[in-house]
Amino acid sequence: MGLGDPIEIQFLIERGYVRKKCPKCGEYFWTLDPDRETCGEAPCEPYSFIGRGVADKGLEEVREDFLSFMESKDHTRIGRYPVIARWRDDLFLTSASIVDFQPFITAGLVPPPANPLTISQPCIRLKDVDKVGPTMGRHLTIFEMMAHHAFNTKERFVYWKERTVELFHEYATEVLGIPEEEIIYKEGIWEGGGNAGPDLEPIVRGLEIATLVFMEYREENGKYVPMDTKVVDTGYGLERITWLLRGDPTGFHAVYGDLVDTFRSELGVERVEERLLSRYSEVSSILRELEKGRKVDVLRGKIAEILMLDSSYLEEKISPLEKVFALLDHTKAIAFMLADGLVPSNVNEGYLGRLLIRRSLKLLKLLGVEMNLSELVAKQVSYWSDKGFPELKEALDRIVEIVDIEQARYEEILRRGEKIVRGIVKSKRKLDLEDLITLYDSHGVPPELVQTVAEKLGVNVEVPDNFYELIAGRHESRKPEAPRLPPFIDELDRYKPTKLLYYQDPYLMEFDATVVGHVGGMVLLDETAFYPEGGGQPSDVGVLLWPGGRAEVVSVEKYKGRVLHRLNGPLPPLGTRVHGKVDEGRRLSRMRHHTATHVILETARRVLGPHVWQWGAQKGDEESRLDITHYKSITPEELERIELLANETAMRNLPVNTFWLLRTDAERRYGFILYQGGVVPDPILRIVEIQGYNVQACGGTHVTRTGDIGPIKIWRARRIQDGVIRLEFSAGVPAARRLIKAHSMLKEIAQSLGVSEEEVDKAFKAAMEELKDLRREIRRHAREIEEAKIRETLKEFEKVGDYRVSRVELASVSLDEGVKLVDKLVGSDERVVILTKPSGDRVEVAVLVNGYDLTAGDLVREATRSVGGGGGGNQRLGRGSIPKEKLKSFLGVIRARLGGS
RNA sequence: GGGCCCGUAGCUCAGAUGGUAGAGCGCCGGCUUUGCAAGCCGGAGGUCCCGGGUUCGAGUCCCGGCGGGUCCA
Repeated sequence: MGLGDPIEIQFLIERGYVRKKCPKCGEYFWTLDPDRETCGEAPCEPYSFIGRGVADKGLEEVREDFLSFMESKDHTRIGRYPVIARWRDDLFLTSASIVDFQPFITAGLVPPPANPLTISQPCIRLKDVDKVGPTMGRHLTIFEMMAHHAFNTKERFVYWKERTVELFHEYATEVLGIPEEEIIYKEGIWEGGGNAGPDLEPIVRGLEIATLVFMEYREENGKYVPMDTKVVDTGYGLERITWLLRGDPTGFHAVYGDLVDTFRSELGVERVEERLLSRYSEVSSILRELEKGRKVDVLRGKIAEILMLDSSYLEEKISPLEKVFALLDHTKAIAFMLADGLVPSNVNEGYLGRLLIRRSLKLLKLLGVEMNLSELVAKQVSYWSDKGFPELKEALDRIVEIVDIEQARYEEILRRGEKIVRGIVKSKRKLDLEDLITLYDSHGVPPELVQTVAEKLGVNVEVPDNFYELIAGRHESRKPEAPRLPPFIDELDRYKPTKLLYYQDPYLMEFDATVVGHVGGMVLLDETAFYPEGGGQPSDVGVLLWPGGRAEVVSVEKYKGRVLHRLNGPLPPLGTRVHGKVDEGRRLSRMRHHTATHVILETARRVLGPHVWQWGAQKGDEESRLDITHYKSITPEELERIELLANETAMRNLPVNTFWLLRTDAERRYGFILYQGGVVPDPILRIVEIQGYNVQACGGTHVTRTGDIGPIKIWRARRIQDGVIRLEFSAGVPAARRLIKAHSMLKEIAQSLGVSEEEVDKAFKAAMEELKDLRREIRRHAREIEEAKIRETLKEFEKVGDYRVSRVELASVSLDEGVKLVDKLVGSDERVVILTKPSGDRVEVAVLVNGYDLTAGDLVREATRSVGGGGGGNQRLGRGSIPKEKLKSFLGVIRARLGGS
């Protein structure tokens, strides 16, 4: 059977279901009603459940009913996964329950945690974020997907299409109490994440309440090929089912209960009559345009027409309420994201979190409400903590802090952006593309915002549609080349995987082995203690010795489990027994740094909070780096606490255990906290456990007890990016060496200052203060003396041509200072003042012209040049410098010029 | 990892072409006012982030470093 073929379920056919084609949407569906024409789903047909509730059940009850029903049908209930998909390197957020089990379990490489299983997984999808609100609850960014999954492998068949539909049918009729003639099964095709399969979408009273996917193909070179593992991937919309049962006016009423009214009054929005809202909901469900992303205000007009209401009246009533709905949804998503450890930033999932926070802030602004968004988020936390998610409460303080920080940051950008835009508009009355780019690139002010501010100032700004492309082009970003496989990659299959001695004993520095191959100019041994590059740990170096030969090992690489040694020197012939010696100093230092990285990461988590995650790391011989996620700068006090706790942990001399575990078992035992350095793409993981302290999946070499790390010293912590802090540290010998050196420097400084080491900072500050005072005093003195002298000198003058000329010889103040004094003292007297100040073997000169029509700058330029110096200046003041012995002739030239003109 | 922007008085920031470092707020003093808010007059306060270079001369130009911001990977 191929994709798109009729999906024939015997179970349904036996009950009398027939297949039909919907004349409106053209899709096929199965129904018990021989007279039915359309598929029954909105927008082909309106909702028929609103105002006709059948059960007064809350979300929690509906969820529990589902899970326990599935349990009664031999499914194992498992707990929810985080909404941040840490175990995936191709996804940021958990967007469906099946995401929890991709890619290894669905591919059959790793057994599932249970089979079959049932789960209710909170999911976040931002694709339809614009429709959240206007569609009255059909679209949400955060929702719970209830599911039952069965993984059918070659070894074990669990169940497939028939049983899946049976399970749904029984759940819908028995548990939800829906008469079976009201259930329509629509046929469809589901594609996603490289997998595909046919699906059935049960429709009840206009609402699709589940999707039953039969995942049986995977994409290979653009074609779908059958999979070995066939996966039952169902998704039951908890929110929709609850809405259906309750018949509330909107989906938000079903999901958020009292919170709808709390938010509404908190946001100062008027209540809308329930009947009007219900009718609006029903009508909105049949408008296809909403699905196509058409503008909401156009649609509002249509709905007004159908309801025979004034469209501006409707707009006034509904539009604020839609914003309340959107805020209800967004704040819940924010609460879950932050509780699960998201740190807002400008990249990856951090950006998605920020996007929702900023959208929410914008909604608050549009509603004209001045309040802390965190208050609303906190309400969500307490609401959902009581409804099956107690973990939210534990994260409350952090959630509130992060939202507050983000709000402050947003307002700061608005403030700054407005100021800069004002400045530009003031100076040139317009804003061009260049300005937009600078504002965005250098100041982070998005063009949309610039537009708003500029409009307020009455300036029109054109934002090109391809603005962000222009930015990208400006950065000339080269796409990082995909890690290219070496040309000899297939050749490696001829050899057995290398025995990795460094895993058996990380302290083994010498070994004997046999040369089994020469590949790509490198040497392949049957076993090796040389660690290849990986996990942020650089490859080992060392030497290979054999009878009659010797070569340095300059780098080591590993492909497909085969370790290749790049040599500087002759290659030992095939079959040679070689003796390998690893550069012990470097390797030990790297092991210490590597284990120290794990210790510091865990310590940072304990000091700063569970949102701290490894962003990147690099181990070196002298110094290493650990980049962690955190939402603000680390204070010096926090850094000291991290440092001290890390050292204490090292001193506790905890055992460091390494072992291999099946992925699912490891995740179940330790959680996703394993994946700190990124996702390891293997079904079997190497686990590095600092006993009782920290567990990570890691392929590096580690010391066997934390005491071996030695001292840990963090040199600095700096924000390398929004939401990411880099810790630079040393461990072991380099840490000790640099600490010793730093201390002797401190000692020396203390000695120079004549104080104890503890008082160095105070004494230094005092000395600087004193120096400042003294400088000030000296300057004041010099100025006073010089001022008296200059006052006397200026009383006298010599008549040169038409000009009164005075000459001031400066001794104790700078030429600058002298000019200022002369300028002040000369007052309104007509005068040309020549200032000189000896400076080494040169003389600095200046000519100040007061009250004459004469360009001082030109005069000085010519006069200095003529005696082998240089200078220039403006109308009133010229300055320059000349050789000492040319002073007389310089003065002569000036006199001649003045006399001659 | 790369690009761009910024670092000037206690704070917020101006300082076109290199040529005597400025404003507003705050602070101190005086005057005005019953007092407050404010107003007027005067004053103190600067290693123009650090180091090097170019130049007769650098806050300004060039290079390097430190710190902050921001964008792209």
